[in-house]
Amino acid sequence: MGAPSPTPGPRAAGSEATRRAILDAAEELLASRGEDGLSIREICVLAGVTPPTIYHHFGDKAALVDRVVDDCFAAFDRAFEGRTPPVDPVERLRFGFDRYVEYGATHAVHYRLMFQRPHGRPTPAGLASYDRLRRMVRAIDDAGRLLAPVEDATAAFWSSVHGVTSLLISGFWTREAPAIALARDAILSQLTRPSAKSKKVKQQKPMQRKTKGERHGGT
Amino acid sequence: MGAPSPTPGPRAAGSEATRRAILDAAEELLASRGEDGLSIREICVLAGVTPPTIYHHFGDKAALVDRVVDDCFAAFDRAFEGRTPPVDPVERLRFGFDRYVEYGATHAVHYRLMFQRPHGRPTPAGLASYDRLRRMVRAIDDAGRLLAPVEDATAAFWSSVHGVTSLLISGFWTREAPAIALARDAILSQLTRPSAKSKKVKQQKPMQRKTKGERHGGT
DNA sequence: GCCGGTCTATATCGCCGATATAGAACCTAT
DNA sequence: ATAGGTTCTATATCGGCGATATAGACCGGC
Repeated sequence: MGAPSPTPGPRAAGSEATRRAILDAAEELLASRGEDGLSIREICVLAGVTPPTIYHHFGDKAALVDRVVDDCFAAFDRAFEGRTPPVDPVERLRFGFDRYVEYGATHAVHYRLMFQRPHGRPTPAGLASYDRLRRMVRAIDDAGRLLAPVEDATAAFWSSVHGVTSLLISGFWTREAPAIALARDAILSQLTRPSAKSKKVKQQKPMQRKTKGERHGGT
Repeated sequence: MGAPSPTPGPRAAGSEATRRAILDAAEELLASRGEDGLSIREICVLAGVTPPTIYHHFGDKAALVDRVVDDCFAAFDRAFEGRTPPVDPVERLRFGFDRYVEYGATHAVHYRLMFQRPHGRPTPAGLASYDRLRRMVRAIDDAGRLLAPVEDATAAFWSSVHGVTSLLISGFWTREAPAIALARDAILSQLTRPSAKSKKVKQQKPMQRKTKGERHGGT
């Protein structure tokens, strides 16, 4: 496997197109029918291939899903780009929290596949994502504003944002639930100290009340 | 359906025994083979019945799993009893956090079934459990020590303990990871204010730094 | 002794993931 | 160009799954 032919040629190109068609069909089925609706046979119909083709290219269904998850992580990463994050490292982490939750809320099926796999072997793409989070936390540490070891703080932060996102996906919360900001600011104020410059606001009410109108949604 | 016979009689007793045998077999299979290993046919072999019997008693597999989940919630509740919780309402909540995480860590498969169901319709038993949590939070509010509305605080607290437990189950953490206490104390110190009596310790460093040498574990 | 309701078994359906087998398309070397 | 090896794809099938149609066994009440 993977013997790199000197020239891929039209044959390999067609093969790659088949591979792509299978992945696209899988992602479409995943979005439209959910995880349970993702069957090899339906993928075959949608992609215009037969089962052995899928097994030849991906090995088994789990490996195919792994590739789909890779694509999901690419889209996940994209949710953090294309917007200018705050410069302040703590605010950047808060920004990351919101982007993370936003992705989970708008891609529930994908999120479950990425972070709630029953046989939780972390994908390389997942580890890369976690590493990006660790770097954001380390930037806070570099600024002398982290109150816990980087590893512990990273893990605790992730557990917080994952907990929020999980409950959001389960339909227990709405996206504007005050508990979200509550949980987010709890972990942030526990892990970090305010910057020296922003002393003027000093110890503003520990909970973030700045946003204007998130006050109408009851339970 | 549901016409209550005047006297259940020995027949109904045998039926109830069959029902119990099916549930016991399902729980044993669940514990030994995991969620995926839980098949109607295997349950039949273990319980000594045939598939139509299961469908007669439970309707379909999802309903059977619902009954199993009910039993899990009973065991879950038991994890909070039999031990004398602290009297201080905040400390009682901290105690509940630890019991919750402990149950999740020692019953990973069951926890996933209870709280990570893909088709997340909350079981009545699950709602009852959440209500118990809400009462613990309300007790803090009654003591005048809650810093957020009861509903929001309850939800935020649950998201925190659920996030920790999920990551613990996924094998990402060990049970002694400092991040657990970090996340726990973060949400507690954000949601509550210290009691008037314990003023002597006042505003101890927001983060818990007491542990001595947790600085050797790099990446 | 028969009868209506409750409970269980036999046999089967359609779908699933996976694969053994074989053939088609392509590249390389002669 | 052509023979040989490699890569890719299709036909047909296996065993297992959830679910059910059908029918028989058991029991209480008339």
